Amino acid sequence: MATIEDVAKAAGVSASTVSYVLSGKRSISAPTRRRVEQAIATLGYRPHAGARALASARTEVIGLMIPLRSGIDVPVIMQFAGGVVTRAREHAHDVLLLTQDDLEGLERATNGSMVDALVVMDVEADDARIPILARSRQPSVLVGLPRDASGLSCVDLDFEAAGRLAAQHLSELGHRQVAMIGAPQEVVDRHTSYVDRVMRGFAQAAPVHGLDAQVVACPGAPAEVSRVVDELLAETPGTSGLFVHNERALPHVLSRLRDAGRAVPEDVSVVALCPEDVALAQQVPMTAIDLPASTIGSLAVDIVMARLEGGQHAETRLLTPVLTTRGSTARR
Amino acid sequence: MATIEDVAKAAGVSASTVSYVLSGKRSISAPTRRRVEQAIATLGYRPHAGARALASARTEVIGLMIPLRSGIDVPVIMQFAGGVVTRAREHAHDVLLLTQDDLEGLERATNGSMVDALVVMDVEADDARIPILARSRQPSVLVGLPRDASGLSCVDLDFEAAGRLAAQHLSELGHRQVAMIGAPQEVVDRHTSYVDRVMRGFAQAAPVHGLDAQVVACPGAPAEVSRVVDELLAETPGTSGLFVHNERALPHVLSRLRDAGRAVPEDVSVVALCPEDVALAQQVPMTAIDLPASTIGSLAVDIVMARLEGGQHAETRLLTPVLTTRGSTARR
DNA sequence: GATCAATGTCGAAGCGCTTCGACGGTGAGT
DNA sequence: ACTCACCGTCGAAGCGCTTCGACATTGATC
Repeated sequence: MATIEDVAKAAGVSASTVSYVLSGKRSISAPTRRRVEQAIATLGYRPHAGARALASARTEVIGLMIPLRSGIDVPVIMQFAGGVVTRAREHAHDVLLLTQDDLEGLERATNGSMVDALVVMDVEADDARIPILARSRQPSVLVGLPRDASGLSCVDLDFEAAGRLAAQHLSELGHRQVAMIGAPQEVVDRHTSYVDRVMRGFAQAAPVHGLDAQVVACPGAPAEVSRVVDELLAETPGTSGLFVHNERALPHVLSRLRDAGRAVPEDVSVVALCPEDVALAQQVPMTAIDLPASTIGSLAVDIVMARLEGGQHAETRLLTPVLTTRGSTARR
Repeated sequence: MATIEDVAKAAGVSASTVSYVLSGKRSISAPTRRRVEQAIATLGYRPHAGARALASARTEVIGLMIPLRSGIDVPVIMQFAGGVVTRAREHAHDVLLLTQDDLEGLERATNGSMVDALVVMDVEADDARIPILARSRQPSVLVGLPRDASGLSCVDLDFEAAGRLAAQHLSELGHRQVAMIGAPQEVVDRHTSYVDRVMRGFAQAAPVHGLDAQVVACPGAPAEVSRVVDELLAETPGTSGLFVHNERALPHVLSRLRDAGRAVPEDVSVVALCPEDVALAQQVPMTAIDLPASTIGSLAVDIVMARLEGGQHAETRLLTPVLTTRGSTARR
């Protein structure tokens, strides 16, 4: 494997000159630069990442903590990760993958200087990782909103506003009896921040818009979804508007409604909160509030990079939700 | 940040002794070990990953190349990644995430000594990454089967056998007119190895089992799926057995059949090739050949680690497919 | 023609760790 | 009692890179 010394020799310069050509931190005359670049190309030289990290205290790697337990909103996470990786590359950084609850991994990555910065997904209200992040030298950005966000950078969709928006939309279409079908109970209990926030937004906005609303948790398995829908229709048969924030359950909710003889959108209007492609992949193209996972991922990287480079201070960015009307909602 | 020197000072030993305590490469007396461990704990010391990589030529990181373009079999990929990360941790390694077609990233990771080994997903018949991998010092394992696998380690489900198994199962149930609904045309054209292999297995086994079989590609969007199913039923109305190897299309295939008045499994038997949880998440619990993504991921890591540690030679491992009968197939 | 600033390059130090060879001390073998 | 091995520990070298200060050159300025 060629080293910087080899390149220097081949180009007839010193190692430091090669380094400066690479980093651009000092001016180099055009002919010298050309010779060095030539040598790099012919030798196929790549700087040794470890040596670079050791000397410069920069790894050019960012850490990404992702929930890898499958089943939970998988497409969202995938899109998010895609956004992070793509944008990280644009900032000339690679991505180290950590799993969500691996506190030890978080310590290792930060204290062990494996990463320059961290993007942390799926933050809970009182997240155990927050103290570790606060203690670390590296900037980090949370996706989600912990109870106490002071001093931390956060990005997310404004889920509370999304909940309100759904309520408002159903109200404007003339619905009065509505329900929200939310995440599985276990996720609710975990107080994952976005889950809480959607429910709060919806529940608080509903009465303001003259809606009679209820909120139910819902598992992802088809049989369970059917049960939840059945119970809902039995208890409040007048329900004409549904707000579904549960990717896995969504197709089964639609199936069940159809089996129960309730046409969408003629009998029941359904608003979803999910990525656009999921909304379009249903039996009926869904009126939905977009969950721009990839955008949030990119943004998270931008924010953390700004802090890394500019010493920017912490900020919280909440994206305004946008509702797109498609075929699953109609005037009452 | 505490260094090994700080630990050594605190424990009253030399730095090399601390290093040997950490690595276990030389024997250390119990009292010394205890003092060192104590010092490590109180100082919260973590070795600097870059320094370690530089001195030892080992990074304790493996690279994982994953297709991040969303939409394509997302749950499978997620489960696979989960298997890789989990098992990598058990081997005391972290995971660097690379995107599928990032050849430049592959060069960087290997030549730049960012990783000790590589796991490469979704291999195509003539994959552009293979020459790069061959040239690199690091061992690698491919998930999939390239045209020429000599000298390479590969793991995968035996997709060809899976195709045969599906044909056999439908035949044994007495079906004669069957069809396979496969991946989207674009994926087929890419010659992603597993796609080719399933189709080949099914197409070759069908006549052997006295089946009249056809194979159609199928997009993931609901409307398109309906079109494909409609065409199929129109052209060969006698079709009573279906083999679906397309996660995204699967729910829509089932919906369409139902809408067309064909009950599953009474009128049409459907065998799927997908992860178990996907099979269970359908309207009808599916008779399916399990796609053990997580297991394959673990196995990939095991193989690559064995080569790293033992200097083991390359091997190809194909997992035998297992078909589980559930509610979606029945005797004709 | 002497002075000064700017420009381009170099040498050396040092980042934090691993590892090799060396060395003193201890217990066994004779 | 003396040698020999072995065990536990240390010191030093070196991994490949960045970066700082220093040193020539060069051209502009008076």
